[in-house]
Amino acid sequence: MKKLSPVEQRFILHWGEMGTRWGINRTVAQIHALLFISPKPLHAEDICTALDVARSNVSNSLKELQGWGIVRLIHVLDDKRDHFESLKDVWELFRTVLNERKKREIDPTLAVLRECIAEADRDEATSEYAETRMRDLADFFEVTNAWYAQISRWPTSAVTKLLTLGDKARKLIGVGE
Amino acid sequence: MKKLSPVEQRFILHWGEMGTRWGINRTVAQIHALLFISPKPLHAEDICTALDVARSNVSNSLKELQGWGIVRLIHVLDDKRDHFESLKDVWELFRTVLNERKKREIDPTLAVLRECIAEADRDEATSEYAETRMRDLADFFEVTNAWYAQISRWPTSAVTKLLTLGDKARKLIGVGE
DNA sequence: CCAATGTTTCTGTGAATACAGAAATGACAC
DNA sequence: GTGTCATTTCTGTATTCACAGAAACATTGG
Repeated sequence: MKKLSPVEQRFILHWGEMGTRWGINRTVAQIHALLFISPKPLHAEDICTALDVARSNVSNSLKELQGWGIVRLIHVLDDKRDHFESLKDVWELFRTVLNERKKREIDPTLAVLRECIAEADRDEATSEYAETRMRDLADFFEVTNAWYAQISRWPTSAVTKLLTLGDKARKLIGVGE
Repeated sequence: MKKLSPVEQRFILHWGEMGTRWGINRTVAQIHALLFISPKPLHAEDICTALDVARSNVSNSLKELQGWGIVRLIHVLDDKRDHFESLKDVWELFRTVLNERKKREIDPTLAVLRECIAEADRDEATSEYAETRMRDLADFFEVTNAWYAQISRWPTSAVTKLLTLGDKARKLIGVGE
């Protein structure tokens, strides 16, 4: 495992920074970035030296990444240490992260909203107005969820095709300006 | 300004919790939630008592929310205090936040990626492989950006229509399974 | 069963962030 | 001007989060 080039370092640092902005631990994101650009699976020690973080930190972060489903454990011949590699397909990568965030955050939010709405319907204390706003929110999540449920089953090629359609899509579905 | 009902409290607390998961300050998100379900604009003092946070905290958080473009300052007759209200249209709300996050996070990331790729092309130290991975990432952001640039100009009705199309969209654009 | 190596869990410390309260500033009204 | 009320900026503290290093725990080979 050779030393990281300045460009590689920059990329990894930036990716870590982005992680923090989206609620992902900096080191976790950095490790992911490192694995993502690494041509071959790395073991924990490699990661320690490359990023200069503690062994324990690497261990926990790798577990987290596996929990997200974007890094997996690999065994390499003649080496009993665990090696790790990242998902390499970018579309697959984001799809996986989206799925996971939906499961962890959107779905529970929708559940809470539904409970709040039901409860607000019964009680006196909650204003009609607030209830309506919550209903709007729930509707929003329901529509986007349903859409996402479809899209996430499409092959990547279909998704990119839809996305590159751009404004033609509007004409296809027949919605005016 | 009457006291918050348990349901309203629950909603606000959950919204704050969600905020933190996405890198948004808890109090900021809570204030937004409060304004979102409030039938009328509130002034800072209202918010202090409703959420039991310090005046200064409210002031800073409101500035943040205005920076995001999802809360705006309102003047109410016969009251010289500043009042605030949230964007109420959910689609508009998320569109605004997405726009802002794109500007703050995606665009700079793309810029960094481009620089990294250009630099990697020149230098010896960065592996061909890493460069390709970064190129993949940049391509991904470019495609999604272009798509988003289109969509964000559509009227809400067109967006919801596209989203509710579900699997029919795939047939329309003619992509097989 | 023991040694060697790798992995995880635990614990204390340090850094970043969030926040309250005070002080300072600004805006009217009189 | 001067007093009153609203708002912002400043400062210190507390809470949370991230992390290193140590200790405990596996696993495998001999």
